Amino acid sequence: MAAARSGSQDLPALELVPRETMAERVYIQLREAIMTGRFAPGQTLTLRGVAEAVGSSTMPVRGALTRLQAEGALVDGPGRGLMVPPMTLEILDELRDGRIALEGCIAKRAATRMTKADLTALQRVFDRMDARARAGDVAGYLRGNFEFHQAIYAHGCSEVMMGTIQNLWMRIGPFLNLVAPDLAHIAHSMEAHKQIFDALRRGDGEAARAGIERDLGDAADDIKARLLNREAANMEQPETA
Amino acid sequence: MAAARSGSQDLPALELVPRETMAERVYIQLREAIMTGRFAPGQTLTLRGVAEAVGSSTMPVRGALTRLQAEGALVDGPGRGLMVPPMTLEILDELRDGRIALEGCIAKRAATRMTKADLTALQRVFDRMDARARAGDVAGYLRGNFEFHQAIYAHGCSEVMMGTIQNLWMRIGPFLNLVAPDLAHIAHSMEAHKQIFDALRRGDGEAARAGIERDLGDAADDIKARLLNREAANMEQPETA
DNA sequence: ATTGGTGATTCGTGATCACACATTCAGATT
DNA sequence: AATCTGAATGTGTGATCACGAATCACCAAT
Repeated sequence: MAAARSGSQDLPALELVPRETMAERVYIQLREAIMTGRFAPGQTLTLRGVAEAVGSSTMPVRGALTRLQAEGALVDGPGRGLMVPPMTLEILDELRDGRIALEGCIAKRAATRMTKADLTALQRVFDRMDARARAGDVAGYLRGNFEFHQAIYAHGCSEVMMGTIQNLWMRIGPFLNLVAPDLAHIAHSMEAHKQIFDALRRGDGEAARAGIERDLGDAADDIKARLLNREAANMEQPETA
Repeated sequence: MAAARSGSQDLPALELVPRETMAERVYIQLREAIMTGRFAPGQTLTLRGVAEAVGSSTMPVRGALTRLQAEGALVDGPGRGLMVPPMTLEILDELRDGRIALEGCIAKRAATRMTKADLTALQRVFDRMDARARAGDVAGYLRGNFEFHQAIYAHGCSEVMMGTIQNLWMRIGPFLNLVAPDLAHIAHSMEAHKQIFDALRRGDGEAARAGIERDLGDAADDIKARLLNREAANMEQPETA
């Protein structure tokens, strides 16, 4: 046993086996579903319901749900159970301003810290996202978008602020199924991404911050327009099957 | 039962009785302790240990600890159990920049939204904090400082971003026992608070943001200086009882 | 004296159970 | 016809137990 820790016994290179707990697996699965907008806003989750769905007892689910609630990804529902937060214009506005402030700040920091190697790595992420966008692969574009921003912020901060940023990303999850199928927005968005990438290559922090502001601002505008359209549609035929 | 919900029965104004769960009480107590720096950074907490300390089974403690871990107030410790995050200069720097960006943004928003009534209410909070600062009441000043910032942000955002801000406040908790006893810093800090308050009264958002930047920046500088002093002291006599 | 193995102890994880409470709907009462 | 009452159902909360894993203390052997 001690041999595994000493390391002076020149063993062949072994990977360390992941020690995932069951509650963690449930959490990751739920988190993924929320972040990609696979839950309907307002949908409620029950302990026993989720437990049956994932095939475990209620115990790991309890841990996963309290964690998601603590992160604000789930809120108290009507009566019993937890609820995927409903979408409101007010929250969207707040998320927009907060994310621009925070992520803009981090991107600015990253601009002065990225090495040439970091930039070529980022180039690959950018190219992959660009290819998917041109091919009309919406889901792939969303994944690439996530990776692109993530790769930038990783150089502007460490775990603490990264956790905060990821938390905000999780909170726009419920809005995300509104923007997903929009190809026009995606093409538009790639321009902002190019602006960000060029700024980082020049080491121009302020331009990078401005690019982030443009990117997140455009996305929020797009979501807001679709939300308003939906509300207008609901006004016309308020009750329908 | 239905009567309580209908509300059309003109009952006398009754407060709704808080439905606190046991896990929530444990959480609140631990959170309070962390935010005010009553735990030593690096200290580890065990399920059974906390359960015995608060006089409950391990069950509510489990919920409270996973929640605190989700919020980043506790991290995985060495071996078993959770740990109060240790203090590092890197984290302090990140927290500083992130808080300035986020809280500055929210204060700017608040400047254009506060009514005269809001401002007179804020005046009272300010005066109370000022009185405590002059009297040398350190603990009272810290409470007042918290209330002052909180009162401002309440007008610049709602729950979502407020939760994020409170989360960042909780994360500087472990650093806080370093700044607490410093009277010189407190007097210095009140100047920044006055600058913030005046800016809000003029509706000058940019000046309010600058005031926040000054306030948080000064506090971070102060903590950093003390951290460096401590490290230097530990260098001289690394092992001692 | 240092290393390596062994046992006891402690801890987190997850399962199962008991309990309190909220919601719903059916039937009785006014 | 409207309202109250009651049981049935489903839910979160908390206690207790079982199991596996990790840490520590102790002892033996080199």
